Amino acid sequence: MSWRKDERRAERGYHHGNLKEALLQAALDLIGQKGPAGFTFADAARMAGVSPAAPYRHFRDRDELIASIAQRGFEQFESALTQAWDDGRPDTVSAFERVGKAYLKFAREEPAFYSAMFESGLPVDSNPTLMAASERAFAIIRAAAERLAALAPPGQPRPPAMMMALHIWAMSHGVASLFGRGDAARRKLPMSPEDLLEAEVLIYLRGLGFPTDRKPDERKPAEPPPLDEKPSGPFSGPWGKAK
Amino acid sequence: MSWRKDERRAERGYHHGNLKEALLQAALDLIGQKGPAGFTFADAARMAGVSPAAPYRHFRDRDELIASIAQRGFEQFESALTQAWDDGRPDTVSAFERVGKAYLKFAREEPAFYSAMFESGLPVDSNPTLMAASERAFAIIRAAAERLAALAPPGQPRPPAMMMALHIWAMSHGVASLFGRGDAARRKLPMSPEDLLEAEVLIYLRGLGFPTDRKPDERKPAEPPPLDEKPSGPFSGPWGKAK
DNA sequence: AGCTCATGTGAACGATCTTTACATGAGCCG
DNA sequence: CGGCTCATGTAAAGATCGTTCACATGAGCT
Repeated sequence: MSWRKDERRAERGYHHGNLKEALLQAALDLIGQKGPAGFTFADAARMAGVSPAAPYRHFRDRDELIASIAQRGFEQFESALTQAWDDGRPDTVSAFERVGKAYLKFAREEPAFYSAMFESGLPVDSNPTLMAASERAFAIIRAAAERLAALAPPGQPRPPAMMMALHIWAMSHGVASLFGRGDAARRKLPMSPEDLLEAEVLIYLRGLGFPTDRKPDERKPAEPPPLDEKPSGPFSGPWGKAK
Repeated sequence: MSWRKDERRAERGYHHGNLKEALLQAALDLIGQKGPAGFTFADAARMAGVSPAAPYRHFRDRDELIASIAQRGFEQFESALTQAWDDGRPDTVSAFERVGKAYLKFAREEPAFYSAMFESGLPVDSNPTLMAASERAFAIIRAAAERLAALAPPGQPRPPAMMMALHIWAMSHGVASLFGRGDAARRKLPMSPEDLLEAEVLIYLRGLGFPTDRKPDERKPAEPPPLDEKPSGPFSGPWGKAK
């Protein structure tokens, strides 16, 4: 197998041409496999077919590579949340729930990004660019909360949108961190993380006075009601899916 | 400074006498300073004044040391939650809120334990002992949720206690992880993590039908109402403390 | 007193991170 | 086309770390 490196070099010549990108991709793969702690700079270099010193032409040190990945992660995260929110279409509440699901989906499908963003142990506030990217992602949640707060029923003091956003973020992050990834930190659950978070958000919104006791067919008009689910009363509440 | 090691050895002789404990303590200090990733086995040995090979008499490898710390962390965590819960005295709801505060307090005051428990990246389910300790800690939250669920107002389907417990855990963990530690992962907040979590839990409980619009003096009878807090209406809601 | 075994030492190996001096060649300028 | 320059990659080396192995020590038991 030792011909690999030479062959690669023969293929590409002395200069790689796109090393920075290749390193980021390699690091992403490695973090996905072994977590941000298990990832090594030398491995990424090997995977890209260059010498262990080459990466230092593109990243000051190992931490800067991880920070770059976190940065890119926040950008994709923002994009995913934006798409899920879809500016509140077709209605604010269901769009809001889509955002929660998108949060979990991102944590599950991009565990490498997620752990680089939240579990790599690097100080968020040390890197202003990183901090800004993180805040842009949170701004989506905040904007959604803003729209939701505006819909709050009258007759009660209107909840501060910032607080709502922080609450939703904490719920999503808590569920994702504790139960969200398939393999790591697995704990037995009576329901899926998605359903768990959806119930939590619905209960929370009801606590703010939002009417949330919709029937399933009001939420997904095209979907026939499942036959194996017998309702437990006049309405089955947000936790209707619990085991 | 190189006399230190020799002097220590002269003081203690060939055998340390309490190395395992000394290593755990040293590791705890180091993790507290530099996070679970920055901590090195050799450093812990140095700090205990022994050779780099000595720790292997007490821990199979570096991961086992971290797992031991996580284990001990879950035990202290369980103890802290048990004490906060105090079997639901004086009343279930206020005891429940004390548990949430204890969660945050633990995360803030024992960041080394907390990160070893939740952010060290070691698979929870690989170590049955660790898993069991984790579940004993969660059992406190579950027991509290059980008692709370029993108090749920009639006229509605009773919420599953397990689900409530998971929700509360996720909220606490989310707030603690995102905003709970003084230095790491700091983000600007309009209110303290404690108040943020308390409001979140109260809104959630209200969503389950619990009456939570108590006035401050019903909660802490001995405490006079603060003068700088002007109520915003007939009752100021769970987010009365928000900026 | 002597044996035994848990505990600690020293030396060594391979891997990693990082720096330093040197090599290569792509792009530009005349 | 020829040569210059600088970004990019390499090789070698030092420091540190995780880990293992053979060996040393001495505490506790018989």
